Amino acid sequence: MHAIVTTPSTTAPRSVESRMGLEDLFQSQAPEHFRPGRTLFWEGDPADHVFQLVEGMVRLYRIMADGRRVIVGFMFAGELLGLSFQDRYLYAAEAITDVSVRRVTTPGFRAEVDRSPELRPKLLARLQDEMCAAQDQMLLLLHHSADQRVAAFLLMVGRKTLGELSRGSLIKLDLTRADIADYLSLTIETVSRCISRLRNSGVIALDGPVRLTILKPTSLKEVAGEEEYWLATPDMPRQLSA
Amino acid sequence: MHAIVTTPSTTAPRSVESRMGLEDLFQSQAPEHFRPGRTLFWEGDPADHVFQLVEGMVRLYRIMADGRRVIVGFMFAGELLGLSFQDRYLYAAEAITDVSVRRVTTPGFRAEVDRSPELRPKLLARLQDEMCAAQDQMLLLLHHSADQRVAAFLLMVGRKTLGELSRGSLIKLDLTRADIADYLSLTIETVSRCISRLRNSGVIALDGPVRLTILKPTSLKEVAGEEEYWLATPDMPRQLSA
DNA sequence: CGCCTAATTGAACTTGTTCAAGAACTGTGG
DNA sequence: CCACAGTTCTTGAACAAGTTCAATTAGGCG
Repeated sequence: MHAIVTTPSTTAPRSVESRMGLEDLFQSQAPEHFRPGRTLFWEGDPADHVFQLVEGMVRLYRIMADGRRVIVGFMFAGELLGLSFQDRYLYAAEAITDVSVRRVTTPGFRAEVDRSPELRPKLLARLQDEMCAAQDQMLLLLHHSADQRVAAFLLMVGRKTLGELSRGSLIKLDLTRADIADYLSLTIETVSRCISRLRNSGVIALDGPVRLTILKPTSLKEVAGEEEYWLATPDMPRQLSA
Repeated sequence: MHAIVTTPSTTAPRSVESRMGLEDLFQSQAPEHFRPGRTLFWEGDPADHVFQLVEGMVRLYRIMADGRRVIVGFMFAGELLGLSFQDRYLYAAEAITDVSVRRVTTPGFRAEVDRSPELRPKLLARLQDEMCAAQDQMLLLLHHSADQRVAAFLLMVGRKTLGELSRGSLIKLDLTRADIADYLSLTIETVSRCISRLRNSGVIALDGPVRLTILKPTSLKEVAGEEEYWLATPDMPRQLSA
């Protein structure tokens, strides 16, 4: 899931100097601030900086030839942005909430990584992870129903912001239905209907369009299709439980 | 896979021409042969080799939880396979035609690249390209009609095997409709209908399901939606009206 | 030639979209 | 604090694209 974006650096234990991570390259930079709606960079701009998102949430999008906006990913606190570009940004990045980032120049970043035998494999690994995530994202979008996508999306946002979810978890959705729709490649109407359906079946509760409470985490995961993998595991005969 | 999106994903040729390329790491290896239908590796296997496809065509696929096969890509002569894996293959690779490959071990490959300041950026660039291609692929599949996808697919296969296409180009489609369907995430019926439609409108001619001739390359590109791109990108970086 | 599989075509159906209203939320000013 | 205006969100009904099911036809190959 969450394509494009790099993995979180939750609690980077940085025990000693020898355990250096890519994140550490940003530590000396002063944080920069962006208001909701402000753009960090545009699609097609020269990719001259790599970013670490310190705080907030960012939307990554492209505009298609016919004018539609496609959100290719969201970024959450702790993630790195800009690793996978050649010389132009592939998409635009826009602050959703108040955002603070640190940035380093792309050549500087590359040089720094290239000179460190410790960091090099980490960058590779990060890119490979992104690749992997992008594929999963693609499979999710291509081979799952609207209900599955929306459920999976809610789980993803919840987990990114709260960690593992339980009954009663309150998710603050700082996104419009249009954001969700453009990410899942659905229409706002369909997203709305899917969410209503989840509410009507008692899986979630809504307090306005923004605050939503998870009432039945297990059901939500079920709708998202997270069980499939266990059911389909070869050593267990496939079962269609109600 | 190109021209779906607003910004060109392919990168400009690098100014630095170095003697050594990633391909050269395979030159000392004896070619191996696979007959049609044989598997180079399975999804989930330890990713212990990197391959160069010398000759032939390979299909890359995953099996989803519900048993459906998803073809995540095709490989053509000259391409490298296995760069973007962490420690397990993300998908299976199966020979479609007679195939010959050279292979090196993953640790060997990595060590070799890591020790060469010349090769390192090339591997990075390769991964970034794959990333771009994966995104374009995703946008193609998500935001284009069945007709567009099929047209774009025929163009892609034609170009990979013949170079740029012209009126009368004869494409040998060593694929079943199921292959195409599983790649484009359509059904075989829909693929068949799209191809019939192209035949009926005189864009292509069929001689059996395998040999197809391009009668109107321009129309085919038009159906594939390749024009959108030029219309939408008047050689300036794109500006948006929010 | 005849079999078996792949490909084509048709018709009913499903899912999500589109178009069109109405309801609810947000922020502002009185 | 409430009313109001501009959104955004929700809901309904008609519609379209692609799927599914089913039947035929065409190719490939012994």
